[in-house]
Amino acid sequence: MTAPMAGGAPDLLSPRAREIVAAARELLEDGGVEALSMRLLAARLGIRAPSLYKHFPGKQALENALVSDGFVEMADAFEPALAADDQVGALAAAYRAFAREHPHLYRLMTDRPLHREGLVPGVEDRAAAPIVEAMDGDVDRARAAWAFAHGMTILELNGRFPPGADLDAAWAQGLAAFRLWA
Amino acid sequence: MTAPMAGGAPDLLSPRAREIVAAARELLEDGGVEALSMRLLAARLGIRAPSLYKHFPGKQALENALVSDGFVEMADAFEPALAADDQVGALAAAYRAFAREHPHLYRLMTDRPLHREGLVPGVEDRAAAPIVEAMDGDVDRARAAWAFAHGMTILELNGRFPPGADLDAAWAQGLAAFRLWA
DNA sequence: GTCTATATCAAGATAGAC
DNA sequence: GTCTATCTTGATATAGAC
Repeated sequence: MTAPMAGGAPDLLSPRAREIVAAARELLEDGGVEALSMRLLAARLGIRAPSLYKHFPGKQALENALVSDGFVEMADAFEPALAADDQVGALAAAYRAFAREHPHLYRLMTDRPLHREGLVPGVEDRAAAPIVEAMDGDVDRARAAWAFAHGMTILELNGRFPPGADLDAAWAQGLAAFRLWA
Repeated sequence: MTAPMAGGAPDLLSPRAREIVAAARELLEDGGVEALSMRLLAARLGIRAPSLYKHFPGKQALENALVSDGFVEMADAFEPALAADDQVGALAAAYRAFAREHPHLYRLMTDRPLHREGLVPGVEDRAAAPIVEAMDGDVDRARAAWAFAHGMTILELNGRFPPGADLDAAWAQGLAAFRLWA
C-alpha cells in the first residue's frame, strides 16, 4: 500500500485512528464493501467493536477517511500522466490501473453518493483536476471522458460485459474519440 | 407503468405472482433498492412476509423478475430509436429518459452483478441489440458507447457531478464523438 | 394462500465500569 | 483505550397449522 498522505499534508487523525483506518483499508481490499463492518474491523484489530467509537464517531467517519485517502492516492497516480506525450492515453492507463489494483476501494469511492462534508477538503478536486487538464480545461469534455472511463470500469467490475468481450478494444474505441477532440 | 410483457411472450408467472411483482415494482420505484425487503413488500400487499415464499423461492427470484421486466421495457423503449434519422441521438435520448423515469429500477438492473441464470432468456440481449445496431454492428464501439451512457447516468444518479454541472453539454460532447465514428 | 411462531444472523450504536 | 452488557432494528427464511 502506498503512503496515504503522499502530498505531505499534516494528518488530521491520531496515530491510533490511523492504525484503525489502515486495518479498515485491508478489510475493504480483502473482502469488499460488505465486509467493512465495525465488528469485523474490531476483530481484525484484536479489540471489540465498541472500542472503535472512542476513535471515530461512527462508521461514516471511517468511510470518509478511507475515501479521502483514496482520492489522494488517485491524484498521485493521475498527475504524472500529464507529463506523457499522449496525455489521454496515459491518464486512461492510470485510471484502469488504479481501479484494477483497488477494485473495492474504487467502488467505495465512486459507485455511491459522496458525503462531501466529511471528506478532507480539496481531495476530490485534486483527483479530478488532471482529467480536466488532459481535456484542455474543457469541463464538459472532461465529464464525458470521466463518464466513459467510469462506465467501462464499473461495468467490468460488475461483470456486465459478456465473458469473451475485448475490453481493450472497447477502451481503444473510446480513447480514439477523445483524441479526435484534442 | 407500461405493460411488462409488451413483446407478447407468455407470462411465466402465476397471476398472484404477477401481483406481487407489481407491488415490488411500486416499492422499488418509491423507495429504492434498500426499501425492497420481503417485509415491506408483504406489508404493501397486506399480508405477512412468509406468505411470499409460497410464490417465490426467495428474494433473488423476485429481483430477477423485476430485472427481466425492466429489460423488456428497456428494449421496447430503445427499438423505436433505430427508426430515427439520428439513431445515436435518439437512442441516447431514450436511454436518458428510461433512467430518469425509473432511476431505482435502472440501478437494480445495471449497477450490480446480474444473476443471468434466473432471468427470462434473451431479455438482456434484446435490450443491448439496438445499441449494437446503432453502432453499425461494431460491438467494441457499442460497448464504449454503453459505458459512456451508463457512466453519465449512474454518476448523475449518485450525485457525483458538481451542483452546477451542465450535463446536457457533457452528453452532447460524448454523442458528438460517437457520431464522428459513424 | 395466508397465518403464527420462530430460527438465525448481522448490523450500528450507547452506557458505564475499569 | 478497551471492556462487558445491552439496545434497537432489520434482514431472509423455515415449519407447520388453518
